[in-house]
Amino acid sequence: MTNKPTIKEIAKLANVSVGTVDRVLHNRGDVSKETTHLIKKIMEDIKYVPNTFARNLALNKNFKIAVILPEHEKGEYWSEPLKGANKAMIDFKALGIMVQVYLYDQKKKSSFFKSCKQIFKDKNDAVLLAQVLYDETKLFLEDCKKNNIPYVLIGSSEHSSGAICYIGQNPHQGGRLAAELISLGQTHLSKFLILNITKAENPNFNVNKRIAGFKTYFEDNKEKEFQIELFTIPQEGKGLVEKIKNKLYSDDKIKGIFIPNSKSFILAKAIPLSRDIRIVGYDLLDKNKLLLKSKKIDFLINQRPYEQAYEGIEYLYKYLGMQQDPPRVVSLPLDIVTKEKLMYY
Amino acid sequence: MTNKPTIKEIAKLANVSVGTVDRVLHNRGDVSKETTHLIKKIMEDIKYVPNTFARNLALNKNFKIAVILPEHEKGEYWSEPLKGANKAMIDFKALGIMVQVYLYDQKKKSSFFKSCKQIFKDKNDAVLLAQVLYDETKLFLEDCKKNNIPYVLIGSSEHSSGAICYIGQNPHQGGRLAAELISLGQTHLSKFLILNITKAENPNFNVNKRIAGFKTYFEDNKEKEFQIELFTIPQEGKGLVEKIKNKLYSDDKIKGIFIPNSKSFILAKAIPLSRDIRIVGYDLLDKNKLLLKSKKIDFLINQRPYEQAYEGIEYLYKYLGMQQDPPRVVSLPLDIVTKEKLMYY
DNA sequence: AAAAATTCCGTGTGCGTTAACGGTAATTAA
DNA sequence: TTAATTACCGTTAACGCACACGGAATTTTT
Repeated sequence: MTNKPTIKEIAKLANVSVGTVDRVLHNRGDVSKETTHLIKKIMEDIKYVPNTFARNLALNKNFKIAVILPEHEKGEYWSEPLKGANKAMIDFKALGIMVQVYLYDQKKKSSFFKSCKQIFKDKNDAVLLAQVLYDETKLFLEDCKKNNIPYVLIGSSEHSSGAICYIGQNPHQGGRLAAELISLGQTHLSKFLILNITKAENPNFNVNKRIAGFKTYFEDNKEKEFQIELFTIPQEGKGLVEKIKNKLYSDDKIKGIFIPNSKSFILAKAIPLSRDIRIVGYDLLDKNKLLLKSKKIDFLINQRPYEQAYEGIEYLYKYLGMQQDPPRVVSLPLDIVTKEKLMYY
Repeated sequence: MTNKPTIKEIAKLANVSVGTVDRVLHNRGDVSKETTHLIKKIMEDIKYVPNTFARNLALNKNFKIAVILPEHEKGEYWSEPLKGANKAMIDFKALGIMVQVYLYDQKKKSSFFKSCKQIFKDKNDAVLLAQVLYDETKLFLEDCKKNNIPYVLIGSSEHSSGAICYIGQNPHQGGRLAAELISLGQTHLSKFLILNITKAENPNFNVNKRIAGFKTYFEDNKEKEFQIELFTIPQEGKGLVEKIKNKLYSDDKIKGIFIPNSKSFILAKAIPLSRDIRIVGYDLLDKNKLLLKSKKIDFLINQRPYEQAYEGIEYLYKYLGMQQDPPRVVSLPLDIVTKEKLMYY
């Protein structure tokens, strides 16, 4: 229970007042070189660390952090970062942090801009943002920079150069991991399908990086000769499931399917029951979990969107309130989910 | 930047002094029913949350947390929780937490007891413990209880009834997961070996639970008929590798090996290169990682010992300093590690 | 009836740090 | 030489909360 050293004790040891100690602690000048060195030496010797509680109480700052996310239904992807933000809201309230969530309609750019304006109106001190509308996001982030509002990006690294921190997974490595899982124990001359079900509206840069990663894995590992085929198909067209079904039934060399986005659930009624096809997808949507449970698919790679949001807010808090710089890039570990792992929750 | 409400404001609203507000806040009595209700209502209305910084500054408590771990070499299992403890030591220092690590020699019970005595001598306020010497641990924990010292257990749930929190993985479910991974894509009538390399000294309860979980998976999933064989062999005997080698070469139906402890590395020179045997092991020791990298084994299940220790200390801090009760059991998610996932770090 | 006990509440100090304010001595400018 | 400037340092009032202390009003006991 030896009490931690305080600036008062340092002051006594150095024969100065607490004011002087505080000045060297914060490099505020007006201290002679000799006393500066003396005080710094004492601080090192007794391993002084400022009391966080006293510091923050004295600073007495309250911050507002804005979280901007797309509107969504329960069980969808975006419900997870929302949960993370809400948890952070509770956890950090006692620390003087107010978290405000702004939801917008993905399909209406005007809705996004409206939220952006509101964020400035509400005088938020920082922003956590998950990119969906890339061009529009760019504009907003430029405004943030102009107004000196720090921001953290999650999920997708585009426009992250101005961010104090980007949190996400390495999509390229994720693709490689998917390739590894899909080829595990497979025999020669098997064929793996990359099933890219696209949405017209917003391009998803991550998906392309995953696909690229998936391919490079097989270039780096040529012991077995696998055939890779990229099958791109728009989600909006009619007969989507039929088309996929035809594709799968028409080629019996297909022993694996990689779905590089969260659309695995679309496969529910397209998977041939009779054959053994390894399927690797992305994201723990409720619908995807069902497929995992029913053994229709084998692996889901979890991007950990909950943690992305929570940690993002945590970093913003530390940045604003504790003047701690976050790492520029936080790569969350790839999380492989199987049926048995899912049962665990 | 709307400032958070304080007890002073509540006092003004209720026409009382801060002392009275403080009394109802902590149920310290000496307040009439009417004012109690009034103040409580106001607190709810304005959603009052005490300022953590002010509270802790006023309480001004310093705590000493002891961490007791086995001695070890770099790259071994125990180096990970040690790292976690060291990180916690740095992170929580500014919050008035002193973390002290006590290492003991696994092979000498006297060494363990010596550390235990020292922990009491040093007047620690709480203990984080990873169980290895089960009977001896029991005695120590009883002493802790007598002295009213709260403790958190990590890794193994034995004796956890008196702990304020147990942090670990579900070993049974881990075994099931291993079974799932080992049987993925395997053909009928394959045989899977549970290779249990035992140490005479200390029984590891987790290992048996993993083995049990491994077996139940196949009882629950009988679509394919796999053969399971438990092969137990002491680590100390001569010709260990030879014996394993003989086992593997003598039976070509073996298509998978499950090593339910951290001894995968022993297999390094026993694995037949010519055949395709799926291998699932436990724990990210440096030596095991090498096997993953060289593709000699396919999966390692990571118990996340670093996080176990770090979070354990975090819970102790919250318990002591913030009077927050931790969950009785924290199940860390099963972490599946492959070669590609390893590359990510 | 006075004395004692009880109920209920206000005041004030301290926790460690921050930062504004002021003050003294030494140095430079007038 | 005197006035103005600079370099350097001490003092002090917050910040929000916890808690000891004491005091007034009311009730109970003698």
